Amino acid sequence: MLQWDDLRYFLAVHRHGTHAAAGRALRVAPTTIGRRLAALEEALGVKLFQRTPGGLVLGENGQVLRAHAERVEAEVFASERELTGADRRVSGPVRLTAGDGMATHLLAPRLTELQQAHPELRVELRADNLAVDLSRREADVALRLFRPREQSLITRRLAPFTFGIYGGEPYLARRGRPSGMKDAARHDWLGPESAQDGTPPGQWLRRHIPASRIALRSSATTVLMSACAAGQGLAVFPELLAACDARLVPVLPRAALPTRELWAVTHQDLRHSARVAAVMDWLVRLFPAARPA
Amino acid sequence: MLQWDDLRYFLAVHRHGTHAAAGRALRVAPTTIGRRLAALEEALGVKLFQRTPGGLVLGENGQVLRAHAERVEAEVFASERELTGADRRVSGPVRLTAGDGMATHLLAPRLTELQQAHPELRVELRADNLAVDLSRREADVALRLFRPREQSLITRRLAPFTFGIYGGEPYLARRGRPSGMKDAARHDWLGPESAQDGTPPGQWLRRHIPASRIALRSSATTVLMSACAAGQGLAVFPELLAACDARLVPVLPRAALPTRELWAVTHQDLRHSARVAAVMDWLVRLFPAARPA
DNA sequence: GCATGGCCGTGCATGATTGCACGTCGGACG
DNA sequence: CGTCCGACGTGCAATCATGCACGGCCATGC
Repeated sequence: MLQWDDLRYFLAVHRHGTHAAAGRALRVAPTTIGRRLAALEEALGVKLFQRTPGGLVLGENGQVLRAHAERVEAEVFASERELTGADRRVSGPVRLTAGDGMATHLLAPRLTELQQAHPELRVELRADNLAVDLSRREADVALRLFRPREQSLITRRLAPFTFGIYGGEPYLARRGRPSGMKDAARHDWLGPESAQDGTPPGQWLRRHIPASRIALRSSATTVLMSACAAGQGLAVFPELLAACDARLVPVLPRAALPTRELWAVTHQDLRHSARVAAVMDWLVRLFPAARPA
Repeated sequence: MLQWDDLRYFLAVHRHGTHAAAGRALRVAPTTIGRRLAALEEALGVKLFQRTPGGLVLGENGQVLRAHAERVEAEVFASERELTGADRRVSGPVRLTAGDGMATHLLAPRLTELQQAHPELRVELRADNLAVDLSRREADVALRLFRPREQSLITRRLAPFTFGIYGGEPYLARRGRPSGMKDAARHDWLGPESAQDGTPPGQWLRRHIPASRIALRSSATTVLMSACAAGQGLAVFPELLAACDARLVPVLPRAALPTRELWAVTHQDLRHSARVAAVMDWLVRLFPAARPA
């Protein structure tokens, strides 16, 4: 039967790269790390790491186990916090996640307010456009463009969330402004990767702009904003984000773009956690248009 | 620092009631159980069990830890299955969850087909009206009346899901059939508990029937169906369920009841699990009206 | 090309954890 | 009311895991 503690050694090796470094982190001898890791690979019957110059790197099976082990770890930490009462103080780690554009332009600049109000709070801001799974403790708080229906999640409405079409001055000087939707289809566009077709910008582009006119695709909104500001093409951005870069000039103001709402989401298990409550409150204050939900 | 393996001992004690029984299950001496448990309580600084005649019973803190520990366990088991290849065979446990009405009348009677097709499959059918959380591995497959939006969940449409209003013969003989919505508000009704106000029957009742006319509330649809068939009042049931009890007579056929769809939901991590695929396929075949989604 | 530093793997002493035997306690049943 | 049975806790011995010291290996830097 698998030794659950071995997952801790496994995670430490993955994070620190070598037996020795993992041993230092866990305050055990490197030889112990090696032996436990061998036992784990033995028990599972698979090799987990590839030995490379510069350390141990996860193999395919290792990646699979890492996902599981990290959830195990998060669950254990959560139980410790809850049972030892650490949840009642605003201290310790909070994992906050949002799309990279929001994280970069809306959250990161104002994180200092939160840090100053709660010096012991340690925020981990994960900028990721793939929706992480709150239920699995992959994050504590998430920003979403829709309100999840799951009963196990609790939500707070932050702000209306609208989109606009933008271009950079160099581009507009070179190509002019599109006069209407017909003309827009002849312009150069920047858009998200196909995996993000479901997002509002992705849907709008797929519907109105031929794929051949999309000059650049990126999974990162920050990349698209930078490229757009530099004049590489037109793009659809949230107005809240576009407002953060003065080089982005709105065009086609009458285009019919979708409207969403911005929600802060957390898991109901974290309802009584002071850390999470502090972050949720900070988020609500961040957006003046917030209304209770 | 907490010993992750201690959670295994903790769960075993909870499930088997005594140190000795837990020790037998884990193939260790009872004294080891006692010592690890003491170490766990020491590390967390809380008492987990109450000693009662007949065994150890979880205290309040124990309940909290149990929820976490069970998720840890499910995660560990999932990693074992995935890495050892046990996922590629249709064997082992599958946890299926649905409302108690659906579980009792639709799933349970036809589980034998599934068991015969896959003798090594061990189905745990959890009848629970509180939506369990698939993402947290509280179940592998769930039946839902809406399609979750979470990207991490995969769904298959099973059938249209309609509701009707029903009464038992004894009741109708005594009180007559309601002639219309006005008259309906003077009848006796059976309904779900207030915690289930969000369900279609709950919403409809809250809207059309005064709370004072609701003679019986139960969280269990089976209870309501039984009471309704025995003539204790009128109630709103899914037509698929009502069809299973010939004593339920449809009334008020023209009432405007909500319409839903029935979905089978699982987590994308289980996409490649043969066990889960077998259950999903069985569910689809169970409902002739199923269409791919 | 050689020295150095860090890392991993192997043998041995140590320390911790486990298992066993025994004592005590509480409840059940005659 | 006494006895028996099962369960939990304590002392001791064995076992197992851990830590340490050493050697081989690789990479980097001089």
